[in-house]
Amino acid sequence: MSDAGADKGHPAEAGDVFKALADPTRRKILDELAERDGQTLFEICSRLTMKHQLGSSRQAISQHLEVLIKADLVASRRAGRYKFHHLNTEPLERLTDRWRNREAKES
Amino acid sequence: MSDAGADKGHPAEAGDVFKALADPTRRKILDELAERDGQTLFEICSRLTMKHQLGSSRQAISQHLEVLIKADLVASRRAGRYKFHHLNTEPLERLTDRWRNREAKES
DNA sequence: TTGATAGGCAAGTAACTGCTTGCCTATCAT
DNA sequence: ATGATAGGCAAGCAGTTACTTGCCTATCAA
Repeated sequence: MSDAGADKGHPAEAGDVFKALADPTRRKILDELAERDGQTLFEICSRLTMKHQLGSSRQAISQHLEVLIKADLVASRRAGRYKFHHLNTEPLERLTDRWRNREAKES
Repeated sequence: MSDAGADKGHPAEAGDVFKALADPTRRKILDELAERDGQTLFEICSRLTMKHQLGSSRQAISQHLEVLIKADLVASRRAGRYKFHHLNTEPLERLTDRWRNREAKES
């Protein structure tokens, strides 16, 4: 229960998670963090450019990370001038169960 | 042309599924079909308006259904002047496993 | 301190998305 | 055939989104 970066005012609705996952670049960022957790913004940038030929600028990735953090899929942690990003798969757990279990809950 | 709306040229990538799920109205349509499968366009329209106060027009819902069909989340079947829509949960099965199992595959 | 590195903020832009509007086709009942 | 019902097609519009550009702050090494 010592969650880092999870609650920042709103409790990260399910809609935020779906919208965050809707972008291919954001999905690649999650892939990158799944492969190597705890990367900084610059690390993610350069590795994404290397491996996926994704010419995304630093600011673009930064904005994508904001969306992922708001969706509670990424938690960030400051350490000096570095800011490390960690993947949080908890919002993915029962994300699609509402249609598979035939039980709707929220929007 | 006896196909049930599943394959129409492209094989429904994972990105299409995420983008389809990103819209709250489309998620409610899936909720509606999960509760009562095989509804027509007009049925979905009226029931969505009744239960969710969703003032969505017929054309709006029709376009949402197109997106869901392209994502292979909904299959449609013609019968006379009616067109019934069926929920297909198969694309949801291992949708988020790529981050939970630490194994990336496609965009 | 100075310079380099890591990152943040905000305005502007181009493309996309959800929805409307208007008109059209197809099927069925009478 | 005629009208009513079920649905399709396409152009246009407004709000959103992804990205860029430019400048700013903070931390660390020399």
